[in-house]
Amino acid sequence: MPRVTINDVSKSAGVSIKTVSRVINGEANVSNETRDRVEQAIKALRYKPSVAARTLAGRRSFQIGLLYDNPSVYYTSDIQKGASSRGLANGYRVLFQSCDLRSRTLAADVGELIDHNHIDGIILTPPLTESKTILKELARRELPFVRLAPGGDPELSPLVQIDDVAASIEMTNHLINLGHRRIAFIKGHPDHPCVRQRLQGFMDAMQARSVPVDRELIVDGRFSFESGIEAGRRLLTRRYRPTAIFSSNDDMAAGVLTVAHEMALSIPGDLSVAGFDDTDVARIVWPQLTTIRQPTRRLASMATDLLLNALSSPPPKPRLVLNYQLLTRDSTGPAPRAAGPITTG
Amino acid sequence: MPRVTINDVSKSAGVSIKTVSRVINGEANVSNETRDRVEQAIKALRYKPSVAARTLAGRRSFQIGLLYDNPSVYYTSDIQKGASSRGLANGYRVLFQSCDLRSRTLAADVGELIDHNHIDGIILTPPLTESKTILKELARRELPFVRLAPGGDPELSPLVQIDDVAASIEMTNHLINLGHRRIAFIKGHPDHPCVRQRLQGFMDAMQARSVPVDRELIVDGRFSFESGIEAGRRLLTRRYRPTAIFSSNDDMAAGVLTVAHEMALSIPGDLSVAGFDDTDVARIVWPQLTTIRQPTRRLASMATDLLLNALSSPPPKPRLVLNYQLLTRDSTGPAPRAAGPITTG
DNA sequence: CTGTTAGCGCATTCAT
DNA sequence: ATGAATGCGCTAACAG
Repeated sequence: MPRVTINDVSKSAGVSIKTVSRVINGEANVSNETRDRVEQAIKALRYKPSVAARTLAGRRSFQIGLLYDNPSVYYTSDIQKGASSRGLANGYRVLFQSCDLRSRTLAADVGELIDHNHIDGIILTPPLTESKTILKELARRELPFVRLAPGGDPELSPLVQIDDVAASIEMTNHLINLGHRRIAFIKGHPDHPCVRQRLQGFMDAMQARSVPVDRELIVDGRFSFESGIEAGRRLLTRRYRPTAIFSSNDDMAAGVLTVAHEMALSIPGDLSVAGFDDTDVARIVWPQLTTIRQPTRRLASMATDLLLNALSSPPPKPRLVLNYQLLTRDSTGPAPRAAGPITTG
Repeated sequence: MPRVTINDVSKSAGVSIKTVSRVINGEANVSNETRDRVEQAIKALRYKPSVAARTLAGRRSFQIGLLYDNPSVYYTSDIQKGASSRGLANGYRVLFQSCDLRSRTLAADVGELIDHNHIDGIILTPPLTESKTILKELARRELPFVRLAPGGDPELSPLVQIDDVAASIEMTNHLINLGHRRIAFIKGHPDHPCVRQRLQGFMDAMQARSVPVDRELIVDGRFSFESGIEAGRRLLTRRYRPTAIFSSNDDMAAGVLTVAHEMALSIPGDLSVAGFDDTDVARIVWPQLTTIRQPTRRLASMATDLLLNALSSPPPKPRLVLNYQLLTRDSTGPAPRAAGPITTG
């Protein structure tokens, strides 16, 4: 079965291949009548343009790359869904590439993807947003890219994020409002830029409300369930236990809850546990957890839109800040707020 | 920055582009000396062959598709990891495409992927393995494909699977050996072929051990956590509760455990719960669950190997059966068995 | 508004 | 063991 090409379509429609090309690419200067004839021929022949040929002949491949280095399958799945759907809706295929931030071959790996597939642009997700190696490689090739939840440098590229500091402040205030004063905080994997921001928000809120911070109640974590177990043990076996634990993501919060259950602590009678929603684990298995919902999927959708936008009109570097949601299961605290985008820049 | 092409390499190495092409493709008839010179030039220039050009000129695109329609992010992530790693190791990129088994546009969606990207072959995962629509489309194009855990038809394509019936028998025997006689079974989403097989194994084992099956203890499920909650409620609020519940996947088993905890049942004192490992949810959050570990990632790896194999040598349709693992947390039952492939055909 | 020509970067077929 | 010529299917830069 030979491939149906643009030539077949042009013959069938009685026009030149250039006209067919115009129709495919939605260019101007085609009469409606001609366009209709061509479109009918395309449908009748089930013609599908060859990405390979378009890539080779044109300047675009209609493919974008999405790089990630994140062990949470909830996070990466949501990212993929969000990016894929927006990409496909605009005729772009999204190539997902797992990377290793620490790998010596990182630059080569990324370069290979770009060159092999003539990638038109790249979406960086944390913690790869912070990789000097990748950023240098992208600059060298002058390849458009957007960053999802980066640590800083708003001028470097379009970016999409939530306000981690504000979210963290809100959660901390919620805990304080519940009456807690001995509040612990579990940090996340140090490679991730949000870790600083979430801690920042916690510290800011505590100070603003004049609640003393016990440095020994601020412990390390790696964002994993296991590290949450560890942190939970460390915190809950102390002579003076915290009455609330704010974990900078839900995986670790789930670990804390597991430890709490082992110790027969009642939730939230003996202990309030708050998380930050990078995943759905908590929502599914620990519905009683108070957490901040991050619109991961929407972040990825918007990142994709920004990238596709940048491919046609380079200069502006928009910054999109999406809303988070505070999900509380305890008595007080603000009601969930509606989500929606706020644009700046 | 202009692209480095095969011409640049050929000039730099002082040979024709055909010789460079031979080196890239690992063809014969190149002297070692020439090969070395070319390889050095490639490295020095950081030459990366263009997939688009190779696709257009040759008969291969070095791209394979992987179709899925499965809501479990653990499952799809594992599948992706397994397939990607084996693909990349062999110079192939794996394009992941989410499909909707029920969609009217399924055939068109699949055809579009194939034609657009000149896909060399396809991996089908359940429940898409059962889609007549897709199978017909693949046959029409004579596109090589392999199926992962299909329902039947061993002659149709290479395939990879575990022995679901045997696994289910083993688990059922384990429960019987623990002394249970009122054992419930929760079925999975009816689109999935493994659902029949797992029920089959349960029934076979019960009959073989002369344990009566109460039809009312065999209930429907959809493989989701929520459907497990539902099924759990239905089963555990009966006047004569089952003493053991065998859920055909772990998500639903987790739902059952949640209900059991709500009802203050002690596990495994009042109730034994067994699952089937499509995910890691259970392992992470419910480590006490007895379950069957399915080597999802390895299944995908092997499927990829089989497909790449089929691309070079079509005729044989191998059938790979991988081992599962019975993970027990209770007193009796067989010890975990080593994993390893068994080939047939 | 439409068509003609010339490549894009590579594999292929045939030469040598 | 190596090379020259042809074309894959399409878009770009021009013509008309």
